[in-house]
Amino acid sequence: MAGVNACWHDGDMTAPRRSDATRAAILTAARERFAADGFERATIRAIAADASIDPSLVMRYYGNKEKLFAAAAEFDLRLPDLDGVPPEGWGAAMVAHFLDRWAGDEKLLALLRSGVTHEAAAERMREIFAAQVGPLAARLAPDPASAATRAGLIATQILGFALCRFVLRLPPVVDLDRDAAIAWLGPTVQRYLHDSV
Amino acid sequence: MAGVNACWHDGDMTAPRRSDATRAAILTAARERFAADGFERATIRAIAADASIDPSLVMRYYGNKEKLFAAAAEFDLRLPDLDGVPPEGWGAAMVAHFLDRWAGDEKLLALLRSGVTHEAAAERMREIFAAQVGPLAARLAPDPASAATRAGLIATQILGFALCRFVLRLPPVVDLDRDAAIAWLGPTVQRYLHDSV
DNA sequence: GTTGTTGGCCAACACTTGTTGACAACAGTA
DNA sequence: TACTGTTGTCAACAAGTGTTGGCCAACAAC
Repeated sequence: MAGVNACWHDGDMTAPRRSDATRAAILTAARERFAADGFERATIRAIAADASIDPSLVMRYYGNKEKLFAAAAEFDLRLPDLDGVPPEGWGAAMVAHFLDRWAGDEKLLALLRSGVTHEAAAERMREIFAAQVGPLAARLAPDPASAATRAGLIATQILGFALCRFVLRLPPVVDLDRDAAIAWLGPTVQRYLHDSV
Repeated sequence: MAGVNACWHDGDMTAPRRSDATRAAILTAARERFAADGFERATIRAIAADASIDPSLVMRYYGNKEKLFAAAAEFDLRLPDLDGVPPEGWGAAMVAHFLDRWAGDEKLLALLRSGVTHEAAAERMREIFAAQVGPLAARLAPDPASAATRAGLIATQILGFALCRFVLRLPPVVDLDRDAAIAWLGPTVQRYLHDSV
């Protein structure tokens, strides 16, 4: 709370508001609810209750439920830089990265749970993979023409694993530890990314 | 519609009722709605409208929405008998079978769309894979101890593919034709089913 | 001080949901 | 004929939804 009137005389900084803490609390609660329940079952009232504020404040600060979701699901996969990794390690590195990313950020789970029944969430998911996994595949694939297909195939395995482990909770998939998951999925992603069909 | 009063003098047959056509129409409409919208967004009223009947009839014949879903999502994967297939063709045969199964029966899509937010649907999905994919893996896996894990891994790839192709509609995955899908996914399933880690 | 603005709560709106019960049309049977 | 059980229609309920507007206290600027 120190230096409340810090400089924001230019650039994309916006003025700090007294309600910033409330806004952040709403966003945090929204992410948790969307991740746990999906778009339709996550209610404004429940989100507001989690944030210990009135439901009408959610509307005032984010307009409507749709925009709240858009704000809560802003996301960067932070894909690793594989330039320093030998090609035979790409698959394992990708799987390891995604495992950590899924565990550490509820936004991905919120997107997955919501994307299945909510078109806007599905569209966001398409954008993320097109804009982030696509270019990575384009840089690393042996033939550029197949890059989009390779990115899509990687998505099928990564999202399928997340679906079975975090959403459907299939016991054998839940029980896999980190090393085993990398050992099993790594070669698959490796093949999709790098091998010829 | 011929032979309306066929024999049902024993066994598990139940007496034909004048409302059988209505019951069937409800079930068909329910499957379509659950597949298209998931459990919560598929409303009793919409299902009834599709079946051209009154919403209250749905309740009379199926009790409540939960039981309607259970009746609509009864499912058999009809896994192929791989005994006559050489081991190196198991992966491709499995992928081909699942592709046809997904395309030909809306129940699987209904289960997937609903299982993400509805616990009962997720539980049904776990049962199906435990009871049907599990035993198949147990018969074909090189070491019985790994059978459950192998079945789970196959589920991650198969369900992930269905998720990306039919639900999220990632363009590169939608664009894959049948042969290409088999060529890419076959070796993955093959490895999960048969290879040592 | 007295303004104007912001942050928050409360009560209500209009609508949709699953679900229920009453009632009329019909079938089969005695 | 009258009686009984089935099929279907209609209207309503109670609960929950996203969303809106009004009200008041706390703050900021003068």
